[in-house]
Amino acid sequence: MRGSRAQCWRGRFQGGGYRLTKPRELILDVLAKSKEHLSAEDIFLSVHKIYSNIGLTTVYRNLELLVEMGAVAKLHFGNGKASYEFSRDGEKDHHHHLVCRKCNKVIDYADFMKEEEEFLQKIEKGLSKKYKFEIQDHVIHFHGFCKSCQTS
Amino acid sequence: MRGSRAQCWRGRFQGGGYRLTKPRELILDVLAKSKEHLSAEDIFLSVHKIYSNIGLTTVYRNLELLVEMGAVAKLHFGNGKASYEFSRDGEKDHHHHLVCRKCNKVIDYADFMKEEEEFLQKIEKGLSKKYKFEIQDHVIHFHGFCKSCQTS
DNA sequence: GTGTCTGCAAAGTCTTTGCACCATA
DNA sequence: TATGGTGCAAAGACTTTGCAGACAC
Repeated sequence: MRGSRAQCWRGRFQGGGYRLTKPRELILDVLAKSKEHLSAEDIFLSVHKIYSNIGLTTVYRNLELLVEMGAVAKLHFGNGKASYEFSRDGEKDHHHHLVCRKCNKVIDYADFMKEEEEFLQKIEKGLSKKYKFEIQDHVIHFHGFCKSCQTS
Repeated sequence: MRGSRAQCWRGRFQGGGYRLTKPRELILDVLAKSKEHLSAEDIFLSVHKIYSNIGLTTVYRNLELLVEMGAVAKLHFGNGKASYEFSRDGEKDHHHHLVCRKCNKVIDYADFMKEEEEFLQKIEKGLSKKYKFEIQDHVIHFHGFCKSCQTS
């Protein structure tokens, strides 16, 4: 992790009374590099390659913290394990998902994002008001069969 | 379950080489009555009240079957357990969800469904074509804080 | 130096699997 | 009666918790 980015995170951690530790730095690195949704184990394995002291527990604990901080989104695609990815910051890199019911493959798409975001903002506004619900994020998954599972 | 509905389900099961058994009948009953997303355990407990022979295993196995048949949707709200509800049939009773990050409460809403469904159909068409993905269903969750968890 | 963080091991939760018996068509 | 279905118990997968030692600030 380059210094400036580390400093930025250090600040965010310290703001909450937390510290920037090696495991945290490396977990953030992995998430930043991959840009894809990763399972806790994926992250553990990636970090483990360059820092074999890391424990899976630490990964879980820090992911939980990052989710609480709003830095990371925790997603469920229905394969029994949670996936994690950086949350949308000002819409950049934001995407939605196509989830295959058979092989559990997940395709990220960003094709209609402009239309979708516009539309969702409108909906969000209406829902916020009606249900007094403070909306922070959304998940859109389309379920079905991917190209290679359509044999039926 | 009234006779005609049972017959309808009997047909759907037999079409796939399956049978209509007591546990299946009761599980369907519970799902039909509640109209809400239920966990496997919720369903187990409901059925257990009137048929104490039921086993949790049977509930899981039948929910899996119903999901495969496309009759039931399996959802994950991030609390560690799966939720089940009848899938949209011709859009009736279809709804989306607001999920609270703190207390895990889930609010079903059906407020903008007409607009949303129209919009989603357009998107689905585009995605199907581009990714050769056969879309069967979708999930829309808004995450944030419900009325009573907004203290912060 | 103090309070947070960490890794290990163990426990917990939800879900699936193996197997012998039972019941539907 | 032939298959598919069931319940129980055990195993499996993912995640969380308890605790003593280590580290960031």
